[in-house]
Amino acid sequence: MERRAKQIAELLKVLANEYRLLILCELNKGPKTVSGLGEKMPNITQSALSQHLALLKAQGILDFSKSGQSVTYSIADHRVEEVMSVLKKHYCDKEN
Amino acid sequence: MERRAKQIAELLKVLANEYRLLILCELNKGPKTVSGLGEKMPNITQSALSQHLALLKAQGILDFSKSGQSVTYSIADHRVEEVMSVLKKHYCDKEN
DNA sequence: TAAGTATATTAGTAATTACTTAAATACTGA
DNA sequence: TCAGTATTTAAGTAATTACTAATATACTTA
Repeated sequence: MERRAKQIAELLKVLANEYRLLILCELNKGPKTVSGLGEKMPNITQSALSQHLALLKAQGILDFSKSGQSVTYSIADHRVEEVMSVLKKHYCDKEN
Repeated sequence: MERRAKQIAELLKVLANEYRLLILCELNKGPKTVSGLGEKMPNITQSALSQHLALLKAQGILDFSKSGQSVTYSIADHRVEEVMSVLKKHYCDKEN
C-alpha cells in the first residue's frame, strides 16, 4: 500500500462524491443511458451529471458506447464494484 | 446505498488522502505514537501529520490515549480496516 | 433543411482542502 | 522552576472541487 498510497488516494477522491457513488450504484445494476441515470437522480442538473460521468470515464472506471443520440455508460473497472460492495455491506446493511 | 450516499462520500473524502491512507496502514499493524508514525512518514511535517490525525479522530475512525508526553493512536472503526483490505487486495497485490 | 432532443464542453465562481509558519499546551527531568 | 520534548491549534494561502449558466456538438425526424 505504501508506494501506492498516492494512486489509491486519487481513486478514492473520484469515488468520494455523493452523485458519483449513486452513478456507480445504478450502473452496478446494469448499463444505463445518461438520461436513464438522470431520472434516478432528480437533484442534479444534466451538465453536472455529464461532468461526473466524464470524470469517472477519464479515470477508466466507466466505459461508454454511443448509439443514436444516446450514450450508454457501464462499469469498466470491476475492482470498484468490490469496493462498493464492502461499503454497502458495512455502511448500508440493516442497522448500520 | 442511495440514502447513505452522502454519508459514505464523507467517509471516502476522509480516506482519500495519501497520508491518511498511510496512517491507517501503519495503525493497521498496531497502535503507534505520533512520533512513531512520523518516523514512517518522513515527507510530512509534524504539524500536518497532527492535523491529519485530528481529522481521522473527529470522524471516529481513530481513537487515542495519552501517556506521558506521547499520544498513541489506534483504529477505532474496524469497518475501515476491511475497506483498506479490499483496496490493498485490488490495487497493491502483485502485478497491479 | 429546420427544429427538437441528448449529451458534452467551457468559463466563471464559491466552497473546501492541504499545506506552512508560528504559537500554544502539556509533560518531563535537571 | 527552567529547558527540552511531544503534540496540538490557529491563521493565512494556494490549489482543487463542484457547481451554474451558457453554448456547442451530434443526431433525428418532420
